[in-house]
Amino acid sequence: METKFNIENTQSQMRRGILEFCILSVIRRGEAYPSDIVEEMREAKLQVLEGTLYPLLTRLKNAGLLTYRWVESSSGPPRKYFSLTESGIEFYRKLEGTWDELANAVNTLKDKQESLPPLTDNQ
Amino acid sequence: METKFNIENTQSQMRRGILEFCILSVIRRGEAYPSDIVEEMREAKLQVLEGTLYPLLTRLKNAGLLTYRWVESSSGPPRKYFSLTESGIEFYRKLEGTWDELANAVNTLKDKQESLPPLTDNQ
DNA sequence: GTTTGGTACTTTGCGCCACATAGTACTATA
DNA sequence: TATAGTACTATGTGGCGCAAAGTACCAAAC
Repeated sequence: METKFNIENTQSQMRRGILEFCILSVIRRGEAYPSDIVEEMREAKLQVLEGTLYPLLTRLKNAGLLTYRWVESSSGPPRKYFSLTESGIEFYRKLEGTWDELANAVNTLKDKQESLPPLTDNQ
Repeated sequence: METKFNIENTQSQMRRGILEFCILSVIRRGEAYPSDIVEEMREAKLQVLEGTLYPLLTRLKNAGLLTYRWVESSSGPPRKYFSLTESGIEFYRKLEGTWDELANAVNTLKDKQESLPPLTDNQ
C-alpha cells in the first residue's frame, strides 16, 4: 500500500488550517465578495478555490462571524458582500494570537540545532 | 444548522498542516522514537497525540521518507527508533521552503493595513 | 511462575473540511 | 429568444487528526 507525499498535497494541507484566518483577515479590511477574496488570496500566493471558499463563507455566516448584504453589479448578477460581525472581529483577534504562537513554535523547532543524545543499543 | 468555530478546533486545524513538517524536523536532529517526539512537540507547544503520530510515522515510512530500527529498552518493550532516509532529507528541505513561503504570505496578508476600496451600491 | 502495572505499538471508526464537479440563477449582448 | 459570462449552490470523495479500544512485551511483586 503506497502512500505518496508530494509537495502540492502538503502545501494544500498547510493552507487548510489557516484559510479561515486568512479569509477573515481579508474581510476585516473592508466589505468583500467572493471573487475579491479569491483574487486577494491569489496575489498573496495563498490560492483558494471557489469550491472551498463558498462553503467556508456559509459556515462562517451560520456561526455568526460574518454577515453580508446584496449589492447590484453592472456586469452580472448581484453579489454577496461580506463583512465581520462583532463576534467575527473578536474571533479574528483570537485567531491572530493562535497564528502568532504557532508560527513562533514552528520556527523555534525548525531552527533548533542541537542533536538529540546519541543512542546506545542498550541504554 | 449551527456550525461552531471554537479556538480549540481551529488550533487543531492549523496544526494539522504542519505536523508532518514538525515531526520530520525533530527526527532530522537524530534518531527518535515516538515518545521522544511527543515530548519534543509538547515542549514546543505543538501537542501531538499517539493516535495521530503512529499512523503518520507509518505513512512516512511506507513512502520511503523514514526508516527505523528496533532498540532494546531497560524499562519496557523494544522501541522503534526512526531516522530520515536520503529522500526524507530532501523532502524535509522542500517542506522547509514551503513553510517559509507560507508563513511569509500569511504575515504579509495579516499585516496589510489599507482598506479595500469602499463600496457604492452601484459600482 | 503467575499476577499486576507500565510502556510501546496497532487498529478501527468518526468527523471535519479542502477540493472537484455539476448544477442553478441572474444579467447582458447579439 | 439564444448564448455567453458571472455568481452562487449542492453533492461526492478523500485525506487525516483524533479518540478509543486492542495487542504485545517487559519487569517487579508476591
